[in-house]
Amino acid sequence: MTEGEGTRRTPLNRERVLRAAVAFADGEGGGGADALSMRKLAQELGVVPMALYKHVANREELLTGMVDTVVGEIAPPAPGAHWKGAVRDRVLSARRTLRRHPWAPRVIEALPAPTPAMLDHLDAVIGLFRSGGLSADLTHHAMHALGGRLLGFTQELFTASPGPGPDAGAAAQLAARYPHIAEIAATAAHAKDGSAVGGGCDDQFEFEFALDVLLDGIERLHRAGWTSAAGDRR
Amino acid sequence: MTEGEGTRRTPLNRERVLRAAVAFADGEGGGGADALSMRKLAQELGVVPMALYKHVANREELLTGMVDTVVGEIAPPAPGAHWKGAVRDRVLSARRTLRRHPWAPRVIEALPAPTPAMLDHLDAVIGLFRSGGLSADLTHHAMHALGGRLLGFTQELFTASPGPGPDAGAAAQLAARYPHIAEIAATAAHAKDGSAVGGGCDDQFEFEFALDVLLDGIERLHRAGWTSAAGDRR
DNA sequence: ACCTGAACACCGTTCAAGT
DNA sequence: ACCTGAACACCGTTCAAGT
Repeated sequence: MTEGEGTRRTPLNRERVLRAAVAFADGEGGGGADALSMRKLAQELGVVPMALYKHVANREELLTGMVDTVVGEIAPPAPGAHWKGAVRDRVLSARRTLRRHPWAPRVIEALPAPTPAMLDHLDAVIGLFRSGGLSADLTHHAMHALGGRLLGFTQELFTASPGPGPDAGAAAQLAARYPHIAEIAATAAHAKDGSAVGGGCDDQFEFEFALDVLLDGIERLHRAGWTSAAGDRR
Repeated sequence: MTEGEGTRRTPLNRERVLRAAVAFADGEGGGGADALSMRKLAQELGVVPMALYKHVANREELLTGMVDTVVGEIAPPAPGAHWKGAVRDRVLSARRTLRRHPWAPRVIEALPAPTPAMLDHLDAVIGLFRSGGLSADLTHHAMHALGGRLLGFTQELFTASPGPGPDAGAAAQLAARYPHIAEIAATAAHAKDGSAVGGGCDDQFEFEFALDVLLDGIERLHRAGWTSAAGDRR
């Protein structure tokens, strides 16, 4: 039990905590975020558990920060392609990034709200649809249908929670930072009043929309005699 | 601390444990399965925690049993409709069932392997596609594209785990009980050898298949001037 | 033979005591 | 003022002791 490692390397930034947490979840025999405890992370950093609470409020905030770090690594979109190809590229780029952190989808799905980096990414994808000429209405449903695939995995992004939602001031700030999200949220396609992000949608409609797009697409492929051997991928 | 409740009502079947666990996860202020601990469940049943271990090996087996109970509630398919409508009905029926147990999707997604009731359901859906004339190949990809939607939510059903897989004897048993699953698993559409369930798929191909079906469908709707107001749902 | 209380090795987080 | 050890209220599971 020597002190080792020199006394006080870096005074333990928030960023260093998050990077260590991501590295721990990445490694560690596939245990992922479940295997990550405040105590083990503290030990990894050579500090007492309580020291972590100076940089993250609690375990939930640690996980949120880890997700934001990982999602922030997603490469920016290639400029100026057709909207469909551009969305496709961005989704596959997100997938490449998240594949390096296999624990992330499960953590993301359990988040109470999207992180800023997630909102940046979603706003950018919405922008691609809109500049391709799709209506805000159709774009909204397309985002729901793609769901977690937007970040490269197949899950809900976040289940519609009946939480309090942002107040008017916070909503205005969000709208300024994420204009495309604000636009489709404001779309009155669904009867209820749309709060700034996520809330107020007709879950059942979104579910059936995506289901029917998939079933119709599969039917079309069937009628066309599609087979995977035919390199017909794209 | 009186004994209350009469001494030894029912000697605590496995089924009674599972039903109590499902009821606990259903209620309890939205805590879901995370709020369910062996100790709390034991208290709910008026027994000492150790008593539960007579009926379930551990917490993981408890969760598996809970999922099997819930998925077993899914209504059987309506007979003799067109394959697309039949699949649609069965998926929406599954959704109605799982909506009553909002904790279930997260637990299902975390399962190491599908439960028997899940395999029954998946086998039945595959049967609907096949009797509609779709090839085993296309059906296989369709099942991946629908993913968790087959059970009424939007998630991966289970991430491809490189586990040991069933031995030859167990595989034969599975093939006898789930003939449709065995058939599409045996399909050599993907190069690797297909183990009885789930294993051996080309994740990237399946991801891109579903992504392209969705993007192509959205593009088609866009070109057709689709709008959600137009009651164009189905 | 059966059941179970106490114990073990954890966990996130609090809080008062020590420097 | 800052840091941290001990403590609190949990957890899943084991195991030996009691009937």
